[in-house]
Amino acid sequence: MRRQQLIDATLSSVAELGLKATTINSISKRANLSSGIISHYFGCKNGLIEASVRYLLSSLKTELLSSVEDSASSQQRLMLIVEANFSVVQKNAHVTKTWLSFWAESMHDEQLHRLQSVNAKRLYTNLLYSFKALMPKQKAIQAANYSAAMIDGLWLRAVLSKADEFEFSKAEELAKQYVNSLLPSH
Amino acid sequence: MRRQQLIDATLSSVAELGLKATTINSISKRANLSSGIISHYFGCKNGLIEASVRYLLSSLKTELLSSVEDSASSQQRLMLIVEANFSVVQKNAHVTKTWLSFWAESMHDEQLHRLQSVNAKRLYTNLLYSFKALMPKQKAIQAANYSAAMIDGLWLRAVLSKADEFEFSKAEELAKQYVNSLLPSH
DNA sequence: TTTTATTGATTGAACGTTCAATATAAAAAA
DNA sequence: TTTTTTATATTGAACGTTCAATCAATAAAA
Repeated sequence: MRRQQLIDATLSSVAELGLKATTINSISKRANLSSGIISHYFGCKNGLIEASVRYLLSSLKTELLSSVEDSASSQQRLMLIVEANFSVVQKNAHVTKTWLSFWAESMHDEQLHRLQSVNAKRLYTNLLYSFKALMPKQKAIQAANYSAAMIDGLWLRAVLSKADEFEFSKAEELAKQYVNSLLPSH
Repeated sequence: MRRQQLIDATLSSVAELGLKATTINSISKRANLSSGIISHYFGCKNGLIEASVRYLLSSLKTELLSSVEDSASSQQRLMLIVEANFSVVQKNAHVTKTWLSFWAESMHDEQLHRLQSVNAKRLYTNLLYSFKALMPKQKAIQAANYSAAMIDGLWLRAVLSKADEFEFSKAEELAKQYVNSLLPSH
């Protein structure tokens, strides 16, 4: 319970102030707790940061699993993958900035980089699995690579331009159209 | 001369340590200069950071202008735009990490965000200009949007996966193929 | 001589971590 | 049930470190 409280406060602080300006104090103040409690539950500040990233990643995974399991067609599954990658964000608009901060930091933090790497590969693997059911393997590999890049690219440009919710859903729509355009029926 | 020396040292430090861990000392040590000299030439640390971003952006602009001016066809021009966006990086492999750091920070720094915004729009505008010469305006707008996202997406995924030079040029090749696939001849 | 460039020690603020002290809850004993 | 003991949760002040910024002193150039 306290752990979740602190993780929420961390995400909020990173979203508002950035990772650089997020301190033990900015976090504990938001959680209405003392500064010492962080080391009690997470060992050190970095432990809390990593736990927060893990929480974001598992949210994305849960989002995907809960929606995909009962979907029939491969095409529907592809649409749900796109939706999941945009929706974690739409629920909490400020979380987008947080992702970007963590991604940048992952270039200089071994632990974070492993987490980010798992996430990037999961998007690719999920896409590949569905494409494979719809086209030859070689074509599917290319489609998965392009789709992953397009999803990330549209997402990134929306975040960087500080897009509002409407522009975000427009980016999501573009991503879906692109994935659809790769299907054999087109 | 001192200014450029300090900018180079800043880019090197941000690439190696990240923006968070880059300090007045880590910069001045790399430049073999004293710590005080930074405020003399740039006012404060942030002034130097911004000057470094400006330098990166102007490098990209120069790269583009110098190669594009004497190119004839619109298709060639599109390929050169893609190349320019990947090449700034290939010259100095470590600069990629720097871009990502600055992008993340731009979410919480008004000045940096304006610079980043100019850059994002320039990519779009350049693409749009060339696409317009090859197809109806409405189609060109869509092509430019998709191409910008694909270029950024392929670039981002290459950076985050710590791709080597070979994988980077493969990403560049994919970007070119995608842009080509949007042309009417296909 | 006057101006400009450069140094590096100094300063005070802010940081993450530690830890003795206190509060709360749970378990054991009366 | 009440009392005592033990374990856990939580606080916030104190500590040592690191940071950006400042500035008097020195060197170089004009």
